[in-house]
Amino acid sequence: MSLPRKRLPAAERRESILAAAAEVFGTHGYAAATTDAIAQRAGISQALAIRTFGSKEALFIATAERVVDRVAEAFRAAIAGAGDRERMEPRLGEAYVRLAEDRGSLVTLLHLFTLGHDPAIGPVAREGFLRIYTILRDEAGLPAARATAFLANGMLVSTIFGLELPTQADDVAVSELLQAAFRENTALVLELFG
Amino acid sequence: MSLPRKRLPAAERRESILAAAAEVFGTHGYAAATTDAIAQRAGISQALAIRTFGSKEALFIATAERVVDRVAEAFRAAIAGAGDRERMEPRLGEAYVRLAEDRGSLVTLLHLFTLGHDPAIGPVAREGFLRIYTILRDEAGLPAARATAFLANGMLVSTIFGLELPTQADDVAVSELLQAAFRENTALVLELFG
DNA sequence: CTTCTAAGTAATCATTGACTTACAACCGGT
DNA sequence: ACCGGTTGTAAGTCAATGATTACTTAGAAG
Repeated sequence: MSLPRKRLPAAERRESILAAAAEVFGTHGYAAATTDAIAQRAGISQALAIRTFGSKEALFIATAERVVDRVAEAFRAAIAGAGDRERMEPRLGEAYVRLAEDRGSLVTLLHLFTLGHDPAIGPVAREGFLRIYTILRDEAGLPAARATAFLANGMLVSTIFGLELPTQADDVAVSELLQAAFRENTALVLELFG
Repeated sequence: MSLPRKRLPAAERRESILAAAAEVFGTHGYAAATTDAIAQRAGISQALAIRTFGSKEALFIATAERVVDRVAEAFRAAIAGAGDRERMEPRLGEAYVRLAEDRGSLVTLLHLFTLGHDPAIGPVAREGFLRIYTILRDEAGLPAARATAFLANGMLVSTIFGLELPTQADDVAVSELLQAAFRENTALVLELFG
């Protein structure tokens, strides 16, 4: 049982651990997630998961930064793909929701943003949040009110995932809410949760 | 040292533990909060905090339900106080922000909404979230799009508290964001974080 | 003044989970 | 072929923490 797994170069191993970590941190949050669960999902021993990043905290920070980077990339791609500056929000919105294909990412983000009090993670959280806001302002060209409203809807979207509300889409109030929050992406979201 | 504290009737003791719990859960989240920290803030022994509610999980659920109840009450009061149905959001928004005076409440709510996966807490979280949405829809009379946008802004507000962003209000991007998210309540918020 | 119960504590248990250490196996270069 | 660094695991250590237990005491009621 569980004999030595296939050897991977460090960079690939890191990446596979980060993907597993996003899922587990997204489901359980920073404190409740165990490094053992992350290691199991990555198919390696717990010791290796820790040694690769040095500590659980460092692993979480790396995971969080990877998620923020992905959001930034997705928004930049959406901005570059937009011919004009009109109807920017729907494009950005779809890009955001598609990140949910990466299981755990969006909820990991939500967890990150609850950790402002933590001396090591708090600064990372604030920096990541402001980086995203700044992209909306300066690169997408949204005025403050629209950037904030978009961000607010993004937090609601992540909250809906965190609540696992899409599993109750048969409830009439829930389906109305999902429709209002996700608009043209509602079907996509329900598919991801089928 | 720490000889027996003043005795309180059970109901009062419960209440004081719940207030302490909201602060500690709001700061650290469900998993990272320790029952010992809650007990210390309430000025009692850890054993009593646990015994009064049976378990940490039961204590968290009681705390969460108390916070949701307070939000519901605050919204109902705001709705009753509104002469007409116009400009409902600013009234509700102020009521929401004022709940931050109860330290920890709003961030506890945010933590609650990340716990959808938990078999015991998840249902409580979804029920609380939908209860608030339903009040906005059916009692405040907001159409789905406006109720959702208001809810989204509420999540952003809680996120800003979770990030402890108001402590960095001197940053120009932060102050712009705070202004856009809090509107006429910005000064109130900054005062609460002074 | 005695009793009885509710409210409280200190001490300890059992579990869990992050991290360490010692060792095994795989490979590339000389 | 062999040797050193890299990749990996198994088996532990140690601290933290939720829960339990056995005990104490305040204070109301008779």
